[in-house]
Amino acid sequence: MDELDAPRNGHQAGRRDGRPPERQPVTLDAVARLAGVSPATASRALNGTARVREELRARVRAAAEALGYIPNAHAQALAGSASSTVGVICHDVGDPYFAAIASGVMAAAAERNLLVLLSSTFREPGREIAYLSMLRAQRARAILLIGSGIQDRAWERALDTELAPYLREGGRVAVVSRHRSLRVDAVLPGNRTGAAALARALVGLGHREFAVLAGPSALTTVADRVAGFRAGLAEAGVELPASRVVRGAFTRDGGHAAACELLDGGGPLPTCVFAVTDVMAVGALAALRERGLRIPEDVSLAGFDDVPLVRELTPALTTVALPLPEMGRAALDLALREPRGERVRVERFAGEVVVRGSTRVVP
Amino acid sequence: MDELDAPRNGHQAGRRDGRPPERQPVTLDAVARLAGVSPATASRALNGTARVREELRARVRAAAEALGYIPNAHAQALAGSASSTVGVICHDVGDPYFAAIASGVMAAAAERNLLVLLSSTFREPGREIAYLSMLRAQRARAILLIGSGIQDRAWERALDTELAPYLREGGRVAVVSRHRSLRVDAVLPGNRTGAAALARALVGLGHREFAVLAGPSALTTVADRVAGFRAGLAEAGVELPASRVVRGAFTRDGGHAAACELLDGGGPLPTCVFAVTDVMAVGALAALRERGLRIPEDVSLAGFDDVPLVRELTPALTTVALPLPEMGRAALDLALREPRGERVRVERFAGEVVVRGSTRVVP
DNA sequence: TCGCTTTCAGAAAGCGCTTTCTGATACGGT
DNA sequence: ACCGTATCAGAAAGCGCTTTCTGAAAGCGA
Repeated sequence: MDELDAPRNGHQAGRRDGRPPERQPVTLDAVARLAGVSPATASRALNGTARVREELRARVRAAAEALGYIPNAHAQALAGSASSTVGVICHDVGDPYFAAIASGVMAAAAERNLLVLLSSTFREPGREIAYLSMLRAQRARAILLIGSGIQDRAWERALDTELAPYLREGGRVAVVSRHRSLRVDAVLPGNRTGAAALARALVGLGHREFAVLAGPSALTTVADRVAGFRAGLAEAGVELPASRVVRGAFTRDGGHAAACELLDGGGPLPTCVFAVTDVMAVGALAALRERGLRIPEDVSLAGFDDVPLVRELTPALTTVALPLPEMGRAALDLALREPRGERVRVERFAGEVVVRGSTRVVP
Repeated sequence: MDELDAPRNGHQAGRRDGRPPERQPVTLDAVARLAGVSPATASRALNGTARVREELRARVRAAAEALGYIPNAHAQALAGSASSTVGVICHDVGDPYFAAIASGVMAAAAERNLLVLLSSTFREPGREIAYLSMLRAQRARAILLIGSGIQDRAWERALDTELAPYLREGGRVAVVSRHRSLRVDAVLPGNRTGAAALARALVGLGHREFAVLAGPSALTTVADRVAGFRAGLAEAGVELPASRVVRGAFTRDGGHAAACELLDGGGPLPTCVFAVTDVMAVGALAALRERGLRIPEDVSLAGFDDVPLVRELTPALTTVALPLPEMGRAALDLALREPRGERVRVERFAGEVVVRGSTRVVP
């Protein structure tokens, strides 16, 4: 006999791959059997769905404990009880803006014992649609769209054809930031008013010559902030020519590139530069410094969002503070709250202007 | 007739809540019926599981398209095909360190068409266990533990009792950072060697008097970085007394508090402070400045991780750069790769010392 | 032409739960 | 003692898929 060649793993013949044998997960049936009750009773005892004699309930509980029973969420979802996951779609969790909002969503989800299916689109619109479809397949109880909508007919239509059936099937949707075409609950940061207030504050500091580092014009967030900023300046009789609005990607490097373009444009140097997001402002800060400009002595810089690290910069960044985690939390609350009637609900979060060292007073 | 009182919503009687009627989702049966085939054939046609006559396949595809069919992931998972979700547990997505790693995981997951169930424990060990259990219930294909293990018997045991059954049932697990007790695949940042290299670099700059701002001592990451730093100093004959290691929470504010404690401790001011993470270093930077100390003229400061924004600080932070997104990606790869044999696999990522402006040369 | 294999579609079993329906038992009122 | 009514446990029917099993039809050589 070549007993010696036999797999080590005595009790499971034929295993040659050296992997440990896979055990089947414990099912409700096993628990019921051990407790000496029917699966129906076991289910009721564990979930408290209906009255079960105290003695049986204890026996079931004990059996579940002893076997290390964990219910199969897929079976539960399939059998009709609502799924316990919510979907969150954002552009990039690596970006501090989204990370902060996501963090708030996670906290709120944890309180409700919900699991979060998070997805990053990496700013590819196609991926957003694909994720939506996957979240529908998962029967996510709610879907949160974090980040501004794109003002583009084709994209809006594609989004709607995914979302409409989901809503009809009882799904809940909420967005953070404005989506032009979506009739769903929304958490709206005060982009316009915040930018306008910032403009007023900067004018108050004595600035008259501005430039704006903007993101892609199709993003509602960009459109609103630029419009608000321009409106705020207009109030004070200051004009912002279109030539002073430079576009770049919605990232640190985008801000850097936009700032370079501004400086290379050859126009007169503004006394103050407004980057529509803090992340872009960080890139701009680097670019301005690389050109030998001192902040704020040679040029002032302001951002928007107040993401965690910008107050630590030297000089600290003047910006419009948004309560990012609270906004994430609010979005989940909104999506999960029972809708009353047809009306969409909107929750607004005002931005607060925080003047720090990156903007100087112009004499 | 009180026709006028009737609900607006003509085609679905009895609705008084003003909500639109909920439609049932389209099922595979509906698709099959429309295509004039059996559900079995429809399934095979859609999934390409087996050969189906081309004409039928086309008919099924068309029917699915026409009805907007989306398979029910729960039913699919239940019927035996592997689930398409992976679980990721980290301490806090709002922290740039975890956000960067998570970002890499998301990218890798997207390539494989997997959905990521992300959870933040907010540093409560109990929640980690609870999440693990929820991820098991979801039959996640793999579970990634991001962040260092806690050296605590009770916690380690609790973790193991969740993980062991999961592994036995065929689940895959990988960790980022060292876990003392876990025999699973791991992505290991070069904490010891990186910290040692940093120590050598700082000594090379002329520093001899050091202090360390450390996190909770139970975290393996903290233990390894402190040990490595100390070892690196020892090589150069520099000693780091225990009294010069100050503990704080693993956050920005923890770094701030630790720095304050150091300054209030009354000992001589070190020429260089090493915070075991960049996030803590940021807090320390603020604290040192509040006390009127200039960086690096009065005291040098170094961190670890090279999270996105610290290179933008003024002065930019000297640190040990870790390829965070790549580490996240590697963790997912590791967990998903078919295991060969019993051995756990370990992927190491060396840290690279990046000397920037926050550390000066001591004459 | 017959009997064999091969190809492909349908029937049906089941994945692990929840929930409705049914039935047994105990209780109270008359 | 009897009947109506609660109360609680079990039987069984799904939830929407995948997959095995079964069977019909077609193709081929003898």
